[in-house]
Amino acid sequence: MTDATPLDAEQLAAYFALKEVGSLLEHAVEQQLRVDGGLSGPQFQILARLAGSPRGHLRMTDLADGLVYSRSALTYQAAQLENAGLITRAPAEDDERSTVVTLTPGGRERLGKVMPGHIEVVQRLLFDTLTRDDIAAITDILGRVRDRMRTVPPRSAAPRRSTGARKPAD
Amino acid sequence: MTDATPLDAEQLAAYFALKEVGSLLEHAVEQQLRVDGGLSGPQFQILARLAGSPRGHLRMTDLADGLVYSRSALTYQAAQLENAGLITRAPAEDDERSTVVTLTPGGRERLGKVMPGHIEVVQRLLFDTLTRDDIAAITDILGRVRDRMRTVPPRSAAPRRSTGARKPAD
DNA sequence: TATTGTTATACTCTATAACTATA
DNA sequence: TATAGTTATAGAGTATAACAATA
Repeated sequence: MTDATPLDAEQLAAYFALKEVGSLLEHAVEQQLRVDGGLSGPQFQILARLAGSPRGHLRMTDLADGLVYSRSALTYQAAQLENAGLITRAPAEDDERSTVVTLTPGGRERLGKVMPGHIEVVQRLLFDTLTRDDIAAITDILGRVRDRMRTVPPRSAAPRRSTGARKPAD
Repeated sequence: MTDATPLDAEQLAAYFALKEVGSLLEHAVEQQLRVDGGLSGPQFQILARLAGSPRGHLRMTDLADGLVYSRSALTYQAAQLENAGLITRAPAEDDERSTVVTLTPGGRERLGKVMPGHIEVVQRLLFDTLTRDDIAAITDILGRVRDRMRTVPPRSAAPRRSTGARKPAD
């Protein structure tokens, strides 16, 4: 049990680099979004996806796909955005169970207000350091990883219920 | 500030891939840590850094360096770990202001209990998809990005002791 | 019965600012 | 005065489970 082949030094380096860059970037971006437009990361993501959709509206389920959060978390964020007047929610016409989320003009405006700073941060933090080749490499490699992650079973198959001594966290 | 050159398609693809992989990986890892050992991501990070240090102890300041969180967040997590018996805290001998954090045997054990699963997840999610060349490329590219991120002044420009403040204020 | 979404609840985590104490 | 760390507070975000409504 204790002898799962450890990650070698190069894997570790790659893993840590990925983790750190992801964290720092996320942190910087979230701060910018909050300062420039009072948006959290998840909220920005929702608005951006709506703006990127053909008619500026998507169902909750569409929004949920590809998000890391739970349904209730999405509902919570949608409520925040609705209260702020940035989106509207209405039952779908073809399927009354569904909720159609629509970007309001105010939402679009907010997005426009925040995007320049967003782009600036990502430019400065990420792309100022990268050549075109770097970018291509990252896209290729991480794109593959992402596709794989979306496919791989979420680790219920791992037979790891060994010790049985569930330490009470006290 | 209204005319920031937008990111081109390739930059966007790279940015999204990075963001998504980072999120998915973090999410999967945190779930594993919680299930296998009742640890949160930050808690695991603290334990791991202590285990990786020469004598299994570091000052709070050492732990704070390189972390994205605030000092109070670190204090909170340290308190959690101390209550769980995984670390101890004691004033430093040479400088009574400092707190020395030490990994307990229990903490080391907990880490050992969690590591196999951790490694397994990272292996399966990340490295099963990557060639040695991929890994080298990621380490090189993201390593450079990370170094740069650590250097670049934060956007909201706190007064820095060094010269070269890029933008006085927003 | 299955799917879509919301709500109620409880919890974890975080940041800010005020505070203590040492240097 | 500056540094190391803690605490008090207050808020944001999340997951789980129960729930309602529609298919």
